[in-house]
Amino acid sequence: MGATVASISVHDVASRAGVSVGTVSNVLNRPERVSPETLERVTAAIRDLGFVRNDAARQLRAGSSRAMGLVVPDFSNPFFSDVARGAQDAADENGSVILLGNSDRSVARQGFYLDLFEEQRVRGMLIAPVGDVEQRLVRLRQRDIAAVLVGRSVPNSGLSSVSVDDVAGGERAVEHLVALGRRRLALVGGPSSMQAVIDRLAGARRAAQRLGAGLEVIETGALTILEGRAAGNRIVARTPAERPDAVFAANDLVALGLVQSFVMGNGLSIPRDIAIVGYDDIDFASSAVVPISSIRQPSVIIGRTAVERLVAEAGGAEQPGVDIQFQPTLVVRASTTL
Amino acid sequence: MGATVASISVHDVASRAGVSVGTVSNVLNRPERVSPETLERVTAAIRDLGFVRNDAARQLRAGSSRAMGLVVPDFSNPFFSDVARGAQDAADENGSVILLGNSDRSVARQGFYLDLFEEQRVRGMLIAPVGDVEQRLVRLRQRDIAAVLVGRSVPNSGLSSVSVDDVAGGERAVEHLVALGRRRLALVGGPSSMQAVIDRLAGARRAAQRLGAGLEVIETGALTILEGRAAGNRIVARTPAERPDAVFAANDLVALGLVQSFVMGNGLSIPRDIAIVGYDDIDFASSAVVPISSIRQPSVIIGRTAVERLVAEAGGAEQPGVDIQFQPTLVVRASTTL
DNA sequence: CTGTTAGCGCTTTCAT
DNA sequence: ATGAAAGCGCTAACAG
Repeated sequence: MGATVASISVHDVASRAGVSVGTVSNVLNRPERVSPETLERVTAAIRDLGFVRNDAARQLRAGSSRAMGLVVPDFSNPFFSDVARGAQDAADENGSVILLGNSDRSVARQGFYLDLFEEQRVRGMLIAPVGDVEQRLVRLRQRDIAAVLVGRSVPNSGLSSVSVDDVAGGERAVEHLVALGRRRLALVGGPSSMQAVIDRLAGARRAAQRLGAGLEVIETGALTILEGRAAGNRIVARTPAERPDAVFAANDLVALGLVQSFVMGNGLSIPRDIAIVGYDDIDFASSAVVPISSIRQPSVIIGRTAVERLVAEAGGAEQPGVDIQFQPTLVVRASTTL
Repeated sequence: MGATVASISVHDVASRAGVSVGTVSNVLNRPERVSPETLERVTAAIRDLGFVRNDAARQLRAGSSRAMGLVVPDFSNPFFSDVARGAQDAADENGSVILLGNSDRSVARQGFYLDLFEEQRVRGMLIAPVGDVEQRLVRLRQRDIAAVLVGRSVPNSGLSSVSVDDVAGGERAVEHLVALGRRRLALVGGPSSMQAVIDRLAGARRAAQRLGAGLEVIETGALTILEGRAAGNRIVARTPAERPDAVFAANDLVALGLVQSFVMGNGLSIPRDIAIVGYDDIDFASSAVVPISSIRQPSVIIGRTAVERLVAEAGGAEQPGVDIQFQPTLVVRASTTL
């Protein structure tokens, strides 16, 4: 009991099967080049001994890893866990592993994971970036580590990206709200330095202008339920005449917070007093106090596509610099249905 | 542009700094043994050349990896992403990386990740198990790969675990419901083969018996919002007299589904007609149509503790076989407040 | 304090 | 179809 078994190597397997290590390696990697009987014998030895290949050695010799790094800014946002799920599915099909890093929107932590993954010589990096990473990723590319941006594109950087047209998403949200007859709109979200917020706002502005509606910006410190609730409380504190009659939340977490604040004893009726559209269409949007209309991003598909792109580019097989952009779609629910 | 830089090795650094590779290794691993000037020179060379240590080689020679595998059954359940977050935080502090696997409640996929991580020679495995993994993990232990169970304990297996007392959680839920005056209780959850469901039900049964309340089991195929909604619809379809007056949902996702179904046009009032208690206290429980009372598990702390336990046991430093169990706590919200 | 050197376990020519 | 042997890049003795 508990007698620690020293790690079994190809040598042990080879001697047990009465062949050379080269043959064992062939069984592992190119079984078709091995005669049926030998294959059988080696396979049996592997099974009997409980041999498990040491991937570090494989990687050292072969020069390539089977891992890909994925860095997301916020793992507790279901949008990103959906992206991760899609990435993981695609990686599995490829025999790859995903190394996961949560940057928590900190540029430092993001850098930490980038370093770590580089030390692991990952095949590539998937990154939903915080701040400016272009330089860093371009440098990685020069070391044969492919990188794919998720959720943001950096034109002319030579970096590929998989994203959703956030400007269009902003437009769709505002168009929907205006079609409801609302004219005093507000975008709730922030910080305003986030590219997603910038783009969604740009789209919202454009549509508001075009359709003759007003658009105010109510900034939050982050895109969380808590910040959404705080922003909601600020809106509730205004006189009815000063309140917007519709809000576009920069993501569903914020929308969820807004709904909480409007409904919880504040007597504001959604959508009668204020209509709400969120963004991302996370699963929980439909189970809110008032089910929330939302701009859907194909999150799982984004993750999957990013991995596929990475695989295509890893090893220099294909040229990088491809921007894949999905179109968001509007999902209408009770928060905008009278 | 794009001229691929061949990977920089310790040799390159050594020759650029005019020292031997051994010294470079010392700078990397035991800087205190290197003279200040040499340290400075080598550090400069590392910076200038952009050297990044190859971890596969390090690991091959040093024999140990800095990665730990984490296998969870369902990544889109916020409970597990919270556990993962806690694990990741603790791993960071330890200079370790988390390899993440999502088993999707499939024993096959779980085995796939276990194999994969074993090939990576991870320092240890954190696993929120599906089905029977005891054998597998005990075997790993014999190969010096520590394993810590998350969310379930297997007494006498020699495996450490970090879990929450699910039986106590079930008791707390039922006690609360009975204290509200309810007597026709139902537990909604499944499949009944899940250990968490078994334990929570056992606790619920015990409390119901002790307090003289009835407890019916309404089984679901999984612990998801969708399944919760389906179960809710089945309850709504009954005659009022046949309906339970309180339900204990085996987790918050199910509770969320129940709430949706009861509220959506079915005219059932929560908690007047039916009170609801969930389990896990995920963030979204408080933003539901009716904020949901829930049995809270310290998810982030569970993840963190599991990693700490793993680190303590990895390398045989400490004896395994320690069961750490947290007590769940009841969080009361509108779904059980008249 | 620094240099030399022998592998870690595997893959991969190159012979046979 | 199989074997022999040379490393992949690094660390850890051991000398000096």
